[in-house]
Amino acid sequence: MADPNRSRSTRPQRQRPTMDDVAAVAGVSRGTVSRVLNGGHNVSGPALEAVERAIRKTGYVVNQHARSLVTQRSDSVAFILSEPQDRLFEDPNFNNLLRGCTQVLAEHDITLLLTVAGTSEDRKRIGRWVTAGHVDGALVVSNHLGSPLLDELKGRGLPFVVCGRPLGHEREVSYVAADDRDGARQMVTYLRSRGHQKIGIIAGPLDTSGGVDRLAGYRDVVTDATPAMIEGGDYSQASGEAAMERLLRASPDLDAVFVCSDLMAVGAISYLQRAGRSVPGDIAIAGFDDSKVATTTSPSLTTIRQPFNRVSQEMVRLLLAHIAGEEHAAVILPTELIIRESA
Amino acid sequence: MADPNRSRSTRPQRQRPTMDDVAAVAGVSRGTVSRVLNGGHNVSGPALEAVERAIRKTGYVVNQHARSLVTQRSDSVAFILSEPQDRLFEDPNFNNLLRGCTQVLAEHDITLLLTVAGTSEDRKRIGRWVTAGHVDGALVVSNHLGSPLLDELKGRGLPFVVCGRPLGHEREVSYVAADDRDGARQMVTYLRSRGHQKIGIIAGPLDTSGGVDRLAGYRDVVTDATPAMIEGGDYSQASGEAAMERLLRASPDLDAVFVCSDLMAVGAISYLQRAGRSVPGDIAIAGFDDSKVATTTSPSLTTIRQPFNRVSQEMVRLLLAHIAGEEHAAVILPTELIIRESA
DNA sequence: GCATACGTTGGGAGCGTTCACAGTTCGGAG
DNA sequence: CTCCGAACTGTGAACGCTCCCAACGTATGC
Repeated sequence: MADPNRSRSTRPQRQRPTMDDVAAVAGVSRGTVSRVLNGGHNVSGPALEAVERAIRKTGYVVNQHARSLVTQRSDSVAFILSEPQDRLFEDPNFNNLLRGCTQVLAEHDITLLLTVAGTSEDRKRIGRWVTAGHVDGALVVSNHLGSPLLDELKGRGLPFVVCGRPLGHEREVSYVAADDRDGARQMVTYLRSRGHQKIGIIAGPLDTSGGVDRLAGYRDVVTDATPAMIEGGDYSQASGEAAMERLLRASPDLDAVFVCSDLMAVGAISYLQRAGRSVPGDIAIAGFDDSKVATTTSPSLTTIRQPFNRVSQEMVRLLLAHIAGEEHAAVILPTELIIRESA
Repeated sequence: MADPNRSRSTRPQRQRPTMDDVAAVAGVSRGTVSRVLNGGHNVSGPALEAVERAIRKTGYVVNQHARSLVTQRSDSVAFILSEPQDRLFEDPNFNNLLRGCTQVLAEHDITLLLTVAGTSEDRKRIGRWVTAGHVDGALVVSNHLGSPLLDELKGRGLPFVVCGRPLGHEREVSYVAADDRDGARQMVTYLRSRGHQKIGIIAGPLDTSGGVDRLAGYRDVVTDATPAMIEGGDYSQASGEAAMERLLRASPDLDAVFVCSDLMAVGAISYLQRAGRSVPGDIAIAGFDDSKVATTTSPSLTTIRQPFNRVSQEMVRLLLAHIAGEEHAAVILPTELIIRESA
């Protein structure tokens, strides 16, 4: 709710033309103008032309608030990034996702609004904003365990789709996820097949499904993993570097490490190189994501490709279905092993 | 204007409570509920309490469309990034700006909506969307020369503030800019004072004010610059690398290069190091921005600090003033030389 | 005691749309 | 020539809110 003390009306109202103005200029009724605006069905040629001319002449633009008030729709959805803002700029995955969603939504003439909910203060404001009718639905990205955002949205009855398996909410909300666990299995199995004996892991945050599931996939294969072979990071490059250092200190004899994000893998490699270990000669490094850095870094990364395009497509599809009244659903998309130089 | 053929109303309307519902539960009139919602002035203690209880009980959330329809305000502003989307994620300056603006606006209880207008298709859709009343004003970042966005906004009468000097629109629109020209002068003067004789430049895009002004500042000092001493990039790291290569081929005897963004400077340094030239031993490199990489790269960057915090503050201040009816204005903020290792 | 002022309250008007419905026109079949 | 339906058009009633005005006490000053 807005600060009511803010100056309210000093602004000189440049009166915007309304539908009635357009109707008057065109010499028709409001109803005809409305019909033209909404597709032009059942409007005669001359009337249609007159209205279009009048719109251009008056510079009329539909008042979205008035329209939404009656239609109960706003033709826009929110892309809620529930992460500290910096991550948005560091992690290329968000970029991929965002691009995909924007594109698919544009085909439906729906605008996407990006909101970054870094602090819990932000999350509260955005929860309010989102449920005030500004958007028809929401795409929620990177929801950490225990964030109250999902409950908030659910409570308000706003349709939404989560990216990644929403820990603890799997049965109640729609989500689209890559098959993280299987991806991890594929990778570790591949490392094994290349003769690596002692494979460590740098896992992601364990309050996200990606973190949990990739670790689980690793354990599926490396059934005898000891705590000394397991480290964790927050997906950032710096955290990968730090985790690699800790991991190597705990287990100096590792011959391969499965790093749960490409960015962390880059960090890990740069630590190893500084420490005088060659990759993949002394130790093999595998990433996860197949993001852009995977090809530009040296050595290029053997990694697991996440189908980001399909993820965003499915998220939008699910959200639109949801808005149209369908029940919630989950989609799991396959991941793919990409072999390059680092392992 | 939305696709009118889209299915319109299959969604089961979970009826949201209205003010009348709240009023009925609280045993007061709609007017009193409204007063409570808007600050609670001139409302008796018991009434206020009853209304607040009723709001909680019914789960009432204000309908923003109805409110905006009568107030003509939406309490949100757009942050329009008029760049290909990738840049958003690569250039840390946008991050700084975005963070600053969000923060200042939050103090005024105004939500910031990020819209990325990469393609001209996008720009059109966003122009329409923005003028349909969704936002009270816009913060426009990185406007390239010749983009029709400013004209569009101006034509619609929407208040907006541009970041950076809007080439060709200086007299008609509000903007906040750092003193790029003076910053460039400071840097090149400093390089001169350190004994560098032949100073080259890697400029930014010349359809932006930053690109033009920094080059102008360089020329103010290096009055005898030849074309062979001048190269250009698009502010990205990759373009800095490529530009450095071209520059060195054209002028192998340069002893310093003023690179117009930190990111490009990082690229330039990495090229030089690969080419076996030491920085700053063989050749000094100076950046521009004082972004985060300036301190983390090796050698750390001598650069020009842009006052991003103050820029975002001023942008918001100007925009709010604009929305309140004030005339347009321009703010130029000083830049500062930061000396580190690279020069 | 009466007029005045002030804090509080209820309700009507209106914001700019969409939508349902009723009315009009017109062409072709009976 | 009449009648019917299809194509087109105009109008009133919402949508849910804010704002204004009138009406009410109740306290204050003469």
